[in-house]
Amino acid sequence: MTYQQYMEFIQHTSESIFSECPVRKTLELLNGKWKLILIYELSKKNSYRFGELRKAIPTITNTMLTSTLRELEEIDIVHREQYNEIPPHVEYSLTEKGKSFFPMFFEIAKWGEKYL
Amino acid sequence: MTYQQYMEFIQHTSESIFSECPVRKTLELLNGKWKLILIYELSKKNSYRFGELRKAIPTITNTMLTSTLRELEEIDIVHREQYNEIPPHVEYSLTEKGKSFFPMFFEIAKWGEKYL
DNA sequence: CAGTATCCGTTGAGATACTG
DNA sequence: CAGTATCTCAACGGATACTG
Repeated sequence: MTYQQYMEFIQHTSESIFSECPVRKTLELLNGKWKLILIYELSKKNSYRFGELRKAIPTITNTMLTSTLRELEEIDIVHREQYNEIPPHVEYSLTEKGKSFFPMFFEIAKWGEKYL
Repeated sequence: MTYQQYMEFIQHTSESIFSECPVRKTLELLNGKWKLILIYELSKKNSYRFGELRKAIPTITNTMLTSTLRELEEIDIVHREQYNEIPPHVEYSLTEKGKSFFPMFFEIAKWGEKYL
């Protein structure tokens, strides 16, 4: 995307009042320390178990992993599938809405590879 | 970008250990409630004055605007230009590194327009 | 296994008042 | 105009104990 193209885009989104701006609203939705990190991790595989996520993101605590998963479930970004076996078995995966963040992660990766 | 293309990309970035992953590192760099919102606002114009940013983002406080601007200056995303006049005059703008977030905002906007 | 409950300490953020 | 200083409150972190 060129600078010129971005300027045309931003002129368009700027017309919506600030609180109705899709960028602003999306950023607010994803506000919180772990949301994007978790969505990104979930994008790597079809499904994850709770303990698997803990290992994949070693710095998150039990409590924060649970509450972040619940919040993402609430807004239909994460799907929780429970299998009533003994021992219990739960699978977390991204919904279609969640998978729609893929292009954004791709752009973030390009930025990171260039500047970090 | 297709699903297949994302899967190839993610397989590549997953090879780097978690803490070295460019996506993860970028997300950590941008961690904080106001960083992305501020960078996005700064993307709309060539430069902003302090008071102008306050008006543009009415929900941010004086304190958080100052400290977020300082943090973004530190990592070379925001440039601060001070004019020693009376009354004081300061201009904030994005560096090239800051402007490199444009494609990401474009993807975020597309997501928001589709799902919000 | 996949959590919840509790408590407590630390850090991030908000509100208000004030200043070079 | 462009901020600081200070105080308070909410979010997050870390440990431990416990359960369907």
